[in-house]
Amino acid sequence: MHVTHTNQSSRRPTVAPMRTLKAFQEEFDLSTKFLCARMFDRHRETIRTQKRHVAVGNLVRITKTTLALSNRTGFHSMSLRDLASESGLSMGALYNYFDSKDTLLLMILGEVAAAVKETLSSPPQALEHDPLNRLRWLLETHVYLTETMQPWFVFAYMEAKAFSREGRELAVRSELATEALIAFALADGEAQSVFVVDDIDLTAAIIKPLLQDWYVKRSKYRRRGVSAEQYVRAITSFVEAALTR
Amino acid sequence: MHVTHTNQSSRRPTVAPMRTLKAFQEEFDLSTKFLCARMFDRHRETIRTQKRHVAVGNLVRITKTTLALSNRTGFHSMSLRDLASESGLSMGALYNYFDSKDTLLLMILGEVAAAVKETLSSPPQALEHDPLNRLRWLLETHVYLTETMQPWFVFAYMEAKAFSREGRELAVRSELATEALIAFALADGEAQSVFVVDDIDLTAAIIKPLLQDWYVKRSKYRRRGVSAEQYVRAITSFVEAALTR
DNA sequence: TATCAAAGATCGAGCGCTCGCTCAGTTTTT
DNA sequence: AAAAACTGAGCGAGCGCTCGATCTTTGATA
Repeated sequence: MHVTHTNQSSRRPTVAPMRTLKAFQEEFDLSTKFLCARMFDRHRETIRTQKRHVAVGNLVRITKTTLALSNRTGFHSMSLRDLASESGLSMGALYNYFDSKDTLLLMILGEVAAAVKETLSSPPQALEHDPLNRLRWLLETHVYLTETMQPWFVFAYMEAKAFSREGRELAVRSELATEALIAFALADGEAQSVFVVDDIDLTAAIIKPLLQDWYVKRSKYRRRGVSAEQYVRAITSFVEAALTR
Repeated sequence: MHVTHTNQSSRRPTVAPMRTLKAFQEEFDLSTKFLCARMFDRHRETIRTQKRHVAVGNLVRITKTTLALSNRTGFHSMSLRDLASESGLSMGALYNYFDSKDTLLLMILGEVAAAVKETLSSPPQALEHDPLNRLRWLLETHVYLTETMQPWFVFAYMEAKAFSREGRELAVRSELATEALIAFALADGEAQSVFVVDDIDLTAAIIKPLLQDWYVKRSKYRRRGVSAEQYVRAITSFVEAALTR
């Protein structure tokens, strides 16, 4: 199952063992419940419900339903009546958890941005001076992160621009941060003569869409039976072939 | 201005001269006026206004305003009152050109799909047995096409999924057609030992987002001062490096 | 352990508003 | 003057959001 079909050892000076999706998910708790618990902590002042377990349970239902309905036809065309009936809560109950529809959007966006920041900004110490394997780690971790939180990421990707300045800035900042991490690995690799890169920022910019395609076009890859691990291998070898000449 | 900074001649068996964006735009008329004229011809039965020049002029105003407003906050949150006042037409006049807001969406989507089909499905005869240059031609032409019709493509990309089955299918079909053209060039190149490709469909699938990023994230590249020609060179050398080993 | 009032949480009809869309009346073109 | 094209107030529907009424949970007391 984990056997790579292509022999790429010739282009891989040091091969770090590839993590599986499962291993990633055991390292980082990104369950809806956990994310909604953090959401509760972050929004105590707007959430009227006080008992933690009650609030978290309902936030899970609200979030799951919002992501499901929004990813079908967009956040804007999801009515709060739909959200109420699908989630099993009443209109009034919903407003115990947010003070406006926009706030609900920002709550979800905020957790996505936080998850990105937390997950990607702590690469293993051992990779500090190993740009090739740090790049691999970045690509792999990003794919696994977005695989685990797929509906969240699609939501953030599709809805961010349509809303308040605050929401847009949050999304842009988060995107640029990821690109900066890639660019840093490229620059590092260039300095160490591991990579050959013309324009570091431009190259980082075109690696980004390879990461985004995994969650934006998830159904395309599902239809073709491509697993997260396979996708990681595909883009990793694609990117490395382009960088090592 | 057109000088490439990297010396890549060693990886390019036959170098076809790169077209400029301007040359492309002289070859294909993709002006809003021309596209709206075709839109008029295709929708004579729903458009009540009969005089061609009057109709085309108003379709241009409607389309331009729709694309501008939709790309700001989404088609769904653009009200027809906004569209009326911004385009200078009245509510009633708008309904001389479409019978519902969804029809307006489909009219625009239809022109995008038609432009893709027409532009990409006629590569120069000379490239028929030259997969490397045909791939280059595909990448270049796609970037130039989407550069010329940028707001149209962003619209199609962002709005298609949120609407009727008809609209979604149109978008999916158009996407798959493009991917098939890429895959065909890859398969051809593999057969001729010009490319080394593991999984043709998967590789074609991950080349696609490189093309889409140009118009979806246009502002990012504008901010960085990347021209269409530069972007073509960047993704072309990136892709070729990954395919030729 | 059973009781019950206070506190916590939920309910959903109703408010004001904006939406997509229409059509009788008016203006412009032929 | 007939035909073509445009106008915009008005319709019903559905929206986000509110709030008094109601149900549920809690914990001090007997």
